[in-house]
Amino acid sequence: MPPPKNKIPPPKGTRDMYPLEAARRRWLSERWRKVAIRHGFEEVDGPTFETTDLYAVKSGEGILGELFQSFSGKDPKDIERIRAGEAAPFAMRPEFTPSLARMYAERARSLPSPCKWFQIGPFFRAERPQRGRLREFLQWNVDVLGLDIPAEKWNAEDAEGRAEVAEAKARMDAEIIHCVIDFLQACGFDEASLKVRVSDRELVADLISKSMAAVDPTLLQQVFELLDKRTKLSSDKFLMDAQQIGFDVEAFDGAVSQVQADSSSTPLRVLRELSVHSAFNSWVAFDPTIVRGLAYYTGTVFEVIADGERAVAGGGRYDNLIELFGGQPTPAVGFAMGDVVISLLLQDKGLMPSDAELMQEIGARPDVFVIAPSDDLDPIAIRLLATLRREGLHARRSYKTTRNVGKLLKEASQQHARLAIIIESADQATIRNLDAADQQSVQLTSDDAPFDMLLEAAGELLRA
RNA sequence: GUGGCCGUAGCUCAGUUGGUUAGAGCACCUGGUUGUGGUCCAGGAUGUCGCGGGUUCGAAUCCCGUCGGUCACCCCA
Repeated sequence: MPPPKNKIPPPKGTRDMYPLEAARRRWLSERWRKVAIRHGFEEVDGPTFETTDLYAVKSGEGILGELFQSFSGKDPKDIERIRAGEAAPFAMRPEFTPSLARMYAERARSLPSPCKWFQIGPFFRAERPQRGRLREFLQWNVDVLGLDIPAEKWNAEDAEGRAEVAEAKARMDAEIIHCVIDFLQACGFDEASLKVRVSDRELVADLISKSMAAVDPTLLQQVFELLDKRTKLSSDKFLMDAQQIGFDVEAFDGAVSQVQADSSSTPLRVLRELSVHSAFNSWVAFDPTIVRGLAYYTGTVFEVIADGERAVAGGGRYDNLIELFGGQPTPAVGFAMGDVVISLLLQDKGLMPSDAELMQEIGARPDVFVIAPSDDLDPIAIRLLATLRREGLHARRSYKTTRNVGKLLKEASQQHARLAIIIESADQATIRNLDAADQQSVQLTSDDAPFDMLLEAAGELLRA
């Protein structure tokens, strides 16, 4: 193929990742992974593209419009269908939940209960990009499927059984929220910069029904939609819209504050459960305007919010989704966090680690930088590099022509190397700790074991 | 997808009412200087002024289109 005449930029809403950006992304996903693992979640993954039907199972219209559709191009029928305005057979995954639900339903009988899974990978949405919203992004999904009580009890009908289930759900919800907060804390955020707003659709639906003459499911949806917009609308507009659908705002607000004021029972079970974990109360608050889309949440819903940015993470309980994908009715709860908003926030708050810390954490920091101050020492340097690398160390050298030791040390520190080894002669070297700025002279070779003394000294410094 | 704003070197920007070979700082490269770390000195390379078209003797500058970014709507699965 001839070289393209015009530059071809990356597609809208995608990113080219140069070493620094790639290192940051890896650092973030390592953090995600580390936190999820220490909370007892196991990593899973699915295909990055799925059958389009998978996303049509729940909802339908709105979601399909934001899918990146795809097809192999090998089947003429596909092209005909697409020409006719039908959906392509495949779609780049816009979320993980349907894949997760399918995977769980497929093997539910042999999986532990509760089943705690997390996933990290790229997702795609054909939305118009904005700050904090791209068309390709990395997402961390964490879910708890099932409960910590026997499956026979999950669908109990009697009052006592239902109470037991509600308690179990609250415990799982709390585990999910605890996991997010732990991650945020590990990144250096505190409750002043981020808040977790929690609501419960069942509870709010209950409060709504007390604020309206008659409630049917459609009307309930409308009220949820309106509540979702409450912080965005002017209060006049909000009140007008509420009146139009017969929603008594005053009564609703009264019911909310009454519930909040009742010190004998926290409004949300999940908040009560969360306080058992430890002192996370300051992070979380009940907020009835948190609705989280309208697709499939059934109980607890929550969002991590920072002012000035869009939501950092969000999730909730989706108790009827697994059966939609062919499984037994299974209570489930989870959340997702994208890399875009959290990265912006880390930058804004100065919490993004320095390049050296970043490289250290992802294991990309050079252990040793070898300096040969004259041409005749080059062969020794090359041999030393080979030896260091065979020992499993990350060893580098300069590719510049200069022999100026000062400049080469500068290069070593720019690359954040931990040690510099300056070859002085055929049998003498200086090993310098670049962090501590101190150095020692070491014998380079001995008769029977070349580099042994040096390796030992370097190993000692690196372990420190 | 709809509407508003923006687009000059890798980055942050300057560029006089349209006027000749488009600039600075940082970063990068080379040489020198103290054989010991973001120093100092000297030098260097880099832009199809986002792209395409139009107006004009002449366009980074004015007009149209397009691409990209950004803000609002939307969405937040």
